[in-house]
Amino acid sequence: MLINELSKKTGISIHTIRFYEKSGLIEGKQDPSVKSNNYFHYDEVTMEKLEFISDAKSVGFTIKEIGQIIDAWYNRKYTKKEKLEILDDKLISLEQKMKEIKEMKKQILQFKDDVVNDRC
Amino acid sequence: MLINELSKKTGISIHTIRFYEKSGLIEGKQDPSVKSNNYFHYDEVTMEKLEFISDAKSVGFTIKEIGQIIDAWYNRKYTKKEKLEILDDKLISLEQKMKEIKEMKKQILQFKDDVVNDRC
DNA sequence: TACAACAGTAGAGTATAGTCTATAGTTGAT
DNA sequence: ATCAACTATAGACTATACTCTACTGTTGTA
Repeated sequence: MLINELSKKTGISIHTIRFYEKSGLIEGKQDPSVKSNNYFHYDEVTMEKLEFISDAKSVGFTIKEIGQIIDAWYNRKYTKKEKLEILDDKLISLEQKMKEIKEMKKQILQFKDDVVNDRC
Repeated sequence: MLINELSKKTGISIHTIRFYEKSGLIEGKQDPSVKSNNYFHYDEVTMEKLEFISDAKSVGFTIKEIGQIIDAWYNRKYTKKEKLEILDDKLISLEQKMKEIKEMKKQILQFKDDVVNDRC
């Protein structure tokens, strides 16, 4: 599919898709048999990746981190061991985020308690 | 205490503290009896706030959101009802973040599984 | 064949959250 | 009195992650 369709299917703007492509997160392919244009074609894997990127962004991963995870999954540039190291590293950082969120919940519940009991 | 001491005690740079002050998150007080300088003085509550800001930033709250929470706790500009609304809103967004992190964990565990079983 | 809708590249602009520099005045120990 | 270390203000600069504009070329339907 071309970028317009990809954009419509994922809900991610064409500009942002191009930004992700320049950032190395996704990659379209040009058809060498077509010489009249330089249109890029995208497949289902790219759609998968874009959905992953959206999810990963909302948990606070940076583009760089997302790139690492994508490479650990879709790429051949790492050994098995390296891939597992990257993914384990991200799991640890998710555990850390989870812990921080739980702490923040406690803190805000405490704030609520203070408000209810007129301690502020 | 003056800004240097505040910075040392909280581990937040003087520049960043000033940035937070300009952003309305914290507020130093000038001593009206001292006319020779315009130094700002900070108290324990400011330290508390700065610690809260650090925690809130790491769970992904923006400066604006952090400002709302701080105002809901330390400020008199909202009614009790408004304060509780703001805090409940933040609790909901924390629940949402937790859900997203759990999903992301599942996804990355799946990636690991794929790597281990040579499916990628 | 005209032309709207699409494709690409390059680069400028925006928002957020700092981070740093320049300048000028103040304080406190020697 | 000197001077290092501090303080304040204003504004420039940086990184991240977009978002938009300008420009040019292509495709497909009327």
